[in-house]
Amino acid sequence: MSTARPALKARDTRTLALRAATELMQRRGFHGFTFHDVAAMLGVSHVAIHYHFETKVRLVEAAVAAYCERFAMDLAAIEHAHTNPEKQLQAYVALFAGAASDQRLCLCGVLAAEMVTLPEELRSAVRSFYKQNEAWLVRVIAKATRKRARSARVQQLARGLLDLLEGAMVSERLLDNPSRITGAARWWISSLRYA
Amino acid sequence: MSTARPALKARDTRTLALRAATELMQRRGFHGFTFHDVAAMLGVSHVAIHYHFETKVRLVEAAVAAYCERFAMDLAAIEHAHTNPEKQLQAYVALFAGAASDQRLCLCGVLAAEMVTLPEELRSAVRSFYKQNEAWLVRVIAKATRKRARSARVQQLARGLLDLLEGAMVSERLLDNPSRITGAARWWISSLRYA
DNA sequence: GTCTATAACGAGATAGAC
DNA sequence: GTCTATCTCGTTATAGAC
Repeated sequence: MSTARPALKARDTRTLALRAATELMQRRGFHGFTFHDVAAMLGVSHVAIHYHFETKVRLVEAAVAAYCERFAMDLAAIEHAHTNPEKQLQAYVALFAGAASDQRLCLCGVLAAEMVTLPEELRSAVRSFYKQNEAWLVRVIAKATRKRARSARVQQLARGLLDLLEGAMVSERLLDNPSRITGAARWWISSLRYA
Repeated sequence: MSTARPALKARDTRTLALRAATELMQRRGFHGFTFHDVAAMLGVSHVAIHYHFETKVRLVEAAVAAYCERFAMDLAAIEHAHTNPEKQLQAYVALFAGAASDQRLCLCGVLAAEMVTLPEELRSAVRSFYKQNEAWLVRVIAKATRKRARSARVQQLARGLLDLLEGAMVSERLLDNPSRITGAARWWISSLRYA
């Protein structure tokens, strides 16, 4: 039975390192955290992190992948919880507001701002996140406005909401305006009526 | 007459260094550029930059100050060029779109995303930029909507437009969507009608 | 899997010559 | 004002012991 339950310490450190790296980046960006920071959060040496992730870029790649997967699950959960598209949009906004209330930015939003300094592997992962979100928003906004999902207008609205949220996360934290995201989004969603 | 025209080389390097640092940061962020990068753009040694700016933070402080001043002049010019508030908002949007078309972000937008890793002097300078913009937008949006400038709604609209633009700059570059900023802003401005 | 030790490099910053 | 040379430090990464 020794192989049935292969000591979990390793997977644990791997998983915890991913969590830590994600949180650190959401607060400080790619260039704002080090292996040492991650290791310190787990109470281990930075070499232990290197054992699980050969390079910093690979660590971040894995963190972004996990982030996108979690986000995809959140989106699915929203669709399951609400049928009304406006409610779905509100729940979507709450995802961003939740992170911001913890002083965290969207992981891919920060990385997008640092884009030029990142290797191509990371850039394309970040692009995928944006496209994933835009595609989901297009579907929901099409329902909300009773327009065709393929219309340019719906596409534009989806991009606008995503950009508004990404931008508001940054300034809500900067200026300590607690309801900046939800306030702006509420007006935005209600204006859909006139789109 | 030797003091009448004090050799301009120094001021020149100082000014050019500020320009270079600003451009580098708009593309790469605070942690994405070095003294060497700035120096290379001027064809000098990085020590020449240190002569004019004791530390990196002071260099950036000066760059942000100059950026805010230039922005204030742009805002004044817009008010001088247009009387129609909607035209003024369009011209405002064009400021952001112009930088983005050159693959540059808003200097203070990038720094805001990196906020946690910056010293307090820089953070407060970045906050001032946001407040300066919000105050100007409040005035113009109040005119456009015929509401009181002090109303919470106008305040919220001003924040929303600024956040939308800051967010759209990041994603326009990331996804190479050339008219992302202007497209989103045009809809946003037209929706003011229903605010 | 995790550690100590160390290598290799780049960055910010200073000294002193010109 | 600008240079070469140097210092110091933090960061990524690897070697080898336990």
